[in-house]
Amino acid sequence: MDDLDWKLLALLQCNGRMTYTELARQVGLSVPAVTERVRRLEDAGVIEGYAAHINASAAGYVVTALIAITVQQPAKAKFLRLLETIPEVLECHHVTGADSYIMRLVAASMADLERLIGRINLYGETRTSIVMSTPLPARPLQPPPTAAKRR
Amino acid sequence: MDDLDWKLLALLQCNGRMTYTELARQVGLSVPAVTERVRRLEDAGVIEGYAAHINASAAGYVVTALIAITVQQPAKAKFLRLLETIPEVLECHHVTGADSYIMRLVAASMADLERLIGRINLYGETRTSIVMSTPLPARPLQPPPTAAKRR
DNA sequence: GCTGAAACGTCGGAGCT
DNA sequence: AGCTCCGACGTTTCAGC
Repeated sequence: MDDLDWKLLALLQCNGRMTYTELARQVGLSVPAVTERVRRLEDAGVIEGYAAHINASAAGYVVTALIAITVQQPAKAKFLRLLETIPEVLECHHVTGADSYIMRLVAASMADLERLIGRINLYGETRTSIVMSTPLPARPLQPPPTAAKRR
Repeated sequence: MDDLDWKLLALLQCNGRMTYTELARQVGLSVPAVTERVRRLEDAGVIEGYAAHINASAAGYVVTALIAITVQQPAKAKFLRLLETIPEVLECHHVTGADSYIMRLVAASMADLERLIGRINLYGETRTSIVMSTPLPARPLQPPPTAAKRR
């Protein structure tokens, strides 16, 4: 992971569909060299994949919410199986602190949001934060301070 | 936004680098038809962009944390300007509820995390949840129930 | 929405610095 | 480890329908 790898990561985080030819031009390497580096980053698991980023409201979802929940240990497995069945739950993290899980979900209406929360908080107390705006939208990961000169 | 558009969105959310040829094969349309549909989805803002997904721990970040903070109204603008200067803060949402903002950040070490929180909670009380695992990683957005037959 | 053809990008391998 | 050259193949783009 040298500077060039981080340059490639920066470019691919901003435009995941950039061609190898264009990447090569931007970092000043040949196409085979770039292809090889990207392949290594993928194989090493640094690049987990590529995804189109969808605007939820443009896609018909009115609300995005972040929900924290406290679930008793014995119910956790069943709770996670429930989440699998709710497509509106877009991701879920197991966290330290007072909450057990924090998840991000979308809903097509307030009524739907209420219904979804109704199903979810059978498993514990929830705290719902509705996203009003996103002043800092997803930003590319940059090289960590200590790894700047690693090879 | 018909079924085919959602099929394309599903495919591109799973593999953002899928070629138009492959997309066309999977949805049973010609390549120009698919190209045109994707272009429209991009122009309409449904597809906001394409991004490589990076594994933070493989990239040298030890911790991912979700931090909620309560900031007094007059300090909000200055707080957001601070966040801009901290590359470890990957996204930040303005939310309803007891908290003002919820952000996701990474740190290269526990010491770095402590330092980052130190800078952040000059603006208000924070609640930090460290992500231990992600039982439900980012899932593709599916068509909302009501929009199923929209055109 | 579909062809078809030209331009461009990608992926091998061989040989070299 | 990187570069170039090469050829074959796949992909994109643009015209015209």
